[in-house]
Amino acid sequence: MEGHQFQRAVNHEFDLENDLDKIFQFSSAVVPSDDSRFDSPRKVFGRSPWLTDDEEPSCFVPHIFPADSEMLLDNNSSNLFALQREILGPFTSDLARSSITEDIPGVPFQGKNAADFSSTNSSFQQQLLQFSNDHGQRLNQTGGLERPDLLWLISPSLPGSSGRAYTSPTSTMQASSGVFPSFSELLSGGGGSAAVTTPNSSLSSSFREEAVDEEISYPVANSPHDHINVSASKRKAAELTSDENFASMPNNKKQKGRKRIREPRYAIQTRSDKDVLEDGYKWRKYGQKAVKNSPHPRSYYRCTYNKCSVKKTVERSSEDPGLVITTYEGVHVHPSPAAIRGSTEALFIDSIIPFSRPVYSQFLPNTRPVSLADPRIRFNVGTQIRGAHQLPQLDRGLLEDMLPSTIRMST
DNA sequence: CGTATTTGACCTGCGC
DNA sequence: GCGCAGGTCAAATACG
Repeated sequence: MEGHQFQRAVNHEFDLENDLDKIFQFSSAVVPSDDSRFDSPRKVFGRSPWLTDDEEPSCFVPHIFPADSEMLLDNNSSNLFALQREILGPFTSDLARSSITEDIPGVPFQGKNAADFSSTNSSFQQQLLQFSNDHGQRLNQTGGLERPDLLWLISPSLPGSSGRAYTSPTSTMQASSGVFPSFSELLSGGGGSAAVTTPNSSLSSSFREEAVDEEISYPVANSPHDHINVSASKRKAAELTSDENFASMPNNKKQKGRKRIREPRYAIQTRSDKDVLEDGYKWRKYGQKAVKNSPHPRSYYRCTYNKCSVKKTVERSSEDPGLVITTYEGVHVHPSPAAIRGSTEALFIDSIIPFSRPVYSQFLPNTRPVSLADPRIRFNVGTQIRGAHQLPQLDRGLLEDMLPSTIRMST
C-alpha cells in the first residue's frame, strides 16, 4: 500500500441516502471537560478497551464500532446516530460513568434487555426512534456531549464517490451479507428476519464481505469539531489481488491467473509518542521498509497466534509525525490475549474488528458477564429491516457491541 | 538457548 | 522490458 492512501475525511457531508450501505463507521467521543486526565488531547476517541483499570493508556484509540450497530437518524435525515455501547472504557471519569447509568430523557434505557430491542414493533423501538428524532439535532449542535454512550456520528461523503465501482446500493446489498440497510429501511423500522447462523460462523465472513469494497476509500467520521483522528484505508482495485500467502508462495505453486481477494484492511491514526500501539494482540515483526516521501519507516507485523493470518503495518504520518498510522488486515480467528487476561471479556470471543472490543464488564458497577449462549443477547438486527434485500446475518450475540451496557447488563 | 528483531535480498505488481 | 515501490523472506543478530 502506498504511504498516502489514507484520507482524512473532514468537512465532508455524508450522503446518507446513497452511501449508508457503504459506511464503515467510525465514531468519536468527547470526554467530560472536567476530567483533567483528558486534557491532552481534549478529544478522546474510544480508549483502548483491552486495558485494565490499572493500566494507563499509551495512546487514545479511535473507537470503531461494528457495521451493524443500531443506527438512528435525526429528524432532518442529516445526522446519523449510533446507539452504542459504552465507549470510554475503564478510563472513563466518574462523571461519565454516572451519566451512563442514567436514563436518556424520554428513553428509559435502564432495565431494558435484548428483547426490548429485537421486538419488531416494540414501544421501546418507537421510543428510541422518537428520541433520535427529538434530540438528534441538539446533539449535533452540542457535539454529542450529553451521552457518551449515544454517540454523535456523522460520516463524510466518499471522495470521488461518483466513480465508485459498485452499481447501486441494492446490488451491493445482495452481493454482501454484512452491509447496511438503506436509510429508508432503517427509518421504516419494519419487519424481516436475518438468516439464523451460529455466531462464530457468520461473524468473520460477513464482516469480510462487508469490508471488501472495491475502489472506494472507507469513509471516516469527523468529530463534531473536525478533530477526528480516525482514518481508513483506501484500496485500489489492484491491491485486491493477493492474500497473505499468495505473494509468498513459490512461483510453481501459484495458480496461473488466479486472483485472490485481499483481506479487508482498517487503518487508524493515533496520536502517540509510541511507535507501536498496544492493541491486545501479540505480533511478530517480519519486516520494515522505508516509505517513499516519508522519513519514517513502515513496520510489518504478523499476529503470532497459530493459524491467524492477521497482519498490521505501523508507520508515522509523514505530514504529522505525531500520528501513528496502524493498518490492520484480516480478522483474528481467536480472542485477544488481553481479553483472556481480563477474564470476563474472554466470553466475548468473536470480536468484530481487532481493535474494537467491549470492556464494560470490567468496570461498570453492577454488571455481570453474559455468555454468548445466552439467548437474550441474540440481537437480530434484521427485525428492524423491511424490504426485499437480503438481510445481513447478524444475530450472533453482538448485542454487547450495539447497546449501552447499562441496558444489557442491568439486572 | 529459545525467541524476537533486524535487515538486505528477493518477489510482485504497476506504470511508463 | 525496465524501474519503482510495496510487501515478504530468511539468515544474521540481539535479547532475555
